[in-house]
Amino acid sequence: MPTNKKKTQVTASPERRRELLATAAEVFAAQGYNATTVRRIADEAGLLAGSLYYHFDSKESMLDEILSAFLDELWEGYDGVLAAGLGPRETIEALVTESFREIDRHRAAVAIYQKESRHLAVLPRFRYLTESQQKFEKAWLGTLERGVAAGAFRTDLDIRLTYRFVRDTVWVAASWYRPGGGHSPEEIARQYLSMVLDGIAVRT
Amino acid sequence: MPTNKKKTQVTASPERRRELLATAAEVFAAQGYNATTVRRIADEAGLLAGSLYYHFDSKESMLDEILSAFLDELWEGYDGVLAAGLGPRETIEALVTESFREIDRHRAAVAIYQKESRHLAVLPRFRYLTESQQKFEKAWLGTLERGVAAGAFRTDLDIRLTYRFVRDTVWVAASWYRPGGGHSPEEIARQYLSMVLDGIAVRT
DNA sequence: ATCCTTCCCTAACAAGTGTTTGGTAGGTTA
DNA sequence: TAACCTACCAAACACTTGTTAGGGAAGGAT
Repeated sequence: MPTNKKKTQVTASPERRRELLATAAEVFAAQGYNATTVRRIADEAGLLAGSLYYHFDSKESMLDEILSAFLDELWEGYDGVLAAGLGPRETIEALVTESFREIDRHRAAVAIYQKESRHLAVLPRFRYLTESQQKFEKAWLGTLERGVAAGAFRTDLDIRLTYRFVRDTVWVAASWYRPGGGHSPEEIARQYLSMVLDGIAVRT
Repeated sequence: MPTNKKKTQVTASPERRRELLATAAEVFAAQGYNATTVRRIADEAGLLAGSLYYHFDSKESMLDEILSAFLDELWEGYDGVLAAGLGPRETIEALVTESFREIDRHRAAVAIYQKESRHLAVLPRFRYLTESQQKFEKAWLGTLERGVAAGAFRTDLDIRLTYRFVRDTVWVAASWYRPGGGHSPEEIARQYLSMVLDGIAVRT
């Protein structure tokens, strides 16, 4: 007998799981995790509440799977950028662009992450959220420091304030972004970068 | 008999109400509104759950009072700024500074607003959230447009994107800001404005 | 034809939810 | 002293929550 941690849905089809996770993510993002009842998800998916437990062993598991799938993909992209050996400014540009692509692909997951990660991080099951956030900070803050040292970024700013500024400006976009809404992720990234790097004021 | 809408706590003392609302706001901000039980609030305040209903007639009422008190104070400050007849750039600067002062004073309420306003706005009781948001957009977007027309702000940016950029950069600060943490609201506003207006890149 | 697997339903469970009701200790007023 | 008000407690209420157990329909494999 293999030491399989998953006790249920050993035979469930992966495609159905993804479908259900997608609708669950939408409801979580729209209503908030705690405000979302498992019956509401089932309604939206066209089955009954109990039937969800054929595919998943708890509501929390669904959330877990949504968030970790998103973070896995995110880091796949980020690691690629960080390994490319670009200069600080180009790294920031690539990270921002990659971030908007992730928002485009995982809009719901990003919104959930934004709202819930803070109080989830204390749970042992979701410790990876904290780890991811630390890795995230290391990558961004390090790049900014590198840029300051290299003369690419301003030296008169509090670097941690700058980090939070850049980080937040990018990710809150998930709260209003809707795929297929005129702007492509790359176009939004371009304009955001233009504002963050050069400011919105006219240069005098 | 005066047409008093409030059926309960007609005789409750306003100071005690404010105390209880303050602790409720803290818990709401930390755990999320729906995830917060009325027993948890009572625990934190040092009384029993049922006793809260001497002061308030529902959990929702507490939330309502927290948010509307915040918005009232916010608009008091904003209206002062908007009535001052400043130029577009100075208006933006004053609005941002005022916003950070409100974050300093109503940190918990701002955090709650950020997390919950979206799904609350559909409830009739919280319609004022939508109205406030529209008024907010009008003030900020109008000022930005005025600034573009006056040559103070760049003309090559999508104005709505710029609006969301500025708006979000300011208000998400409530998620990490802690009063008495080294930076005063005015100092944070100064640096934020410097980044938003002039960018973080070195001018070449 | 039989069995087995997949996927769902019906029906219930225990725990936790916001809220109400009746009561009461202690101070204030008459 | 008596009446009253304020602010709370104790105990329960009806309801919703996540979750489980048992069963069954459909279809492929044997």
